[in-house]
Amino acid sequence: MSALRDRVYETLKRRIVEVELRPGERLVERDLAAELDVSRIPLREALRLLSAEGLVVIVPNRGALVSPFTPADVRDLFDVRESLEVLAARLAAERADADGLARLHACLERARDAVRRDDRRETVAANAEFHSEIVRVSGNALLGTLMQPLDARLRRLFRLTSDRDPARQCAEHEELYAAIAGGDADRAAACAFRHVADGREPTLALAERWTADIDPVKVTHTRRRRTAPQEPTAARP
Amino acid sequence: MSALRDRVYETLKRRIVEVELRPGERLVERDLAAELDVSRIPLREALRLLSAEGLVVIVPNRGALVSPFTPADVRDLFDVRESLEVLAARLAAERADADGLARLHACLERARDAVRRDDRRETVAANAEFHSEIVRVSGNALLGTLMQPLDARLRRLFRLTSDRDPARQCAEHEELYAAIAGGDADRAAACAFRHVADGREPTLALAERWTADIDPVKVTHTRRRRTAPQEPTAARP
DNA sequence: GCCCAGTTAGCGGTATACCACTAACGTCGG
DNA sequence: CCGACGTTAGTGGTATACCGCTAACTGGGC
Repeated sequence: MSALRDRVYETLKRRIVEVELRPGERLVERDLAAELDVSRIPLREALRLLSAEGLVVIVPNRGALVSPFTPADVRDLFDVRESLEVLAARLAAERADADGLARLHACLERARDAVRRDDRRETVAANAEFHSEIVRVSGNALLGTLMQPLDARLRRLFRLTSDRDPARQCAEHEELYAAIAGGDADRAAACAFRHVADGREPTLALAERWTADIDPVKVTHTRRRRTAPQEPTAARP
Repeated sequence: MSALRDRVYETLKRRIVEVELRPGERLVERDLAAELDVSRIPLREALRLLSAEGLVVIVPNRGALVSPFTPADVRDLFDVRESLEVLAARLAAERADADGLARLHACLERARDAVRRDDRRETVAANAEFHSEIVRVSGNALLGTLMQPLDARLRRLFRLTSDRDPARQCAEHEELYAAIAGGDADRAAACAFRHVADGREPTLALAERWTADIDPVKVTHTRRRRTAPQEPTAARP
């Protein structure tokens, strides 16, 4: 039902977020198209989408590569999240209705349950869902479209660094939920800020380590360097 | 030098921002491609870019149309700008170097000069440039990529409503500049917030008027309603 | 007249093929 | 042995052509 472009987009996005494709890795249209068994057109469109989302860098007339992730990028991401997550929390506190609160609460239950079962994957998923739900409850569609690319970056970042203690996150989420449910916008904003800010330093510290200097212009040549000069099939007499 | 896609993108963006193409207007690939004298491929890519920027809505299997602009959209836009412009101002105050301050100051001079000459177009351009410059000075690249779509929306909005008094804007910009130059992040943030917030009500009030209910799914049919049934070339006997 | 199913035009989605640009490779002169 | 320059493989950019989905038309039955 869904178009090829969307399949390709989802596939590549997953691979990038889960760091199956490493930052700086080159994305050659013909190769990927052949591998995913589609033509170049839908593949190109998927690359453009990923580029708009910031997961891929496209150098004009040169090609595409998986976005690098420098410490500066990490810092920028946290700067922006400290603004937008706070806005989302504030709006959610002001506008949440019974239905929205119920959905938020469901996320908390789900996470708490996952923690009890020690299911890390499910915990992370539930916590991520909680954040998305806050944005939805905020009732600001634009905020949603802005947060989507940030979420993708963040998930990738946590794949590269490993997340903070999920149990502690749950506790912070409960606190934030209480503020939203109580309609206390200032308190919700403060909670959201601390929640984001607390993750900053540990993540940044880890980022300093794995970052490699990648220059998109240098990575994307128009022609590959000669591949290993043909393995010698037979010894020369 | 630049690719066709970019030409098409710029052209359509200008037409949408300047409301030469009205909100809700349908964008048929073949027609536009013929008009701009390119094939559908670069045209499609341009539409995707505009869609990522929020100026165009693409309905799967149906086609594209110029994004509508409801009062809710206006509200959302101001919510987000109140967050991000504040962040930009705060970071700029913390990080501005002599060079950045000089560029900011140049924008102010340019605007002041334009006001004196009563050159409205130039005033608006200089004021817009001032805002972009703050983002650049903030040193947060991510913030720049997030603000770009917002700028486009905002310019379009002011085309639909007509801007506030440019002279007053200049005064507010001078105040903001002083705070940034003094390295006073809190004061810069407060200035930026008021600067955005003051524009909210008047703009929203105007928006209530011109907004028409547009349902993207209804607008994009796969087939046009029969065009006027062939002008009668001759009277029937 | 009204409603329903088959038909068909319109238009987005995709594949294929060609063109244009870039930089690695080979070659020639110093 | 080394640097400048033409050559060419490799890759992104674009055009053309076809496919398939959707909904407006159309004609028959009630």
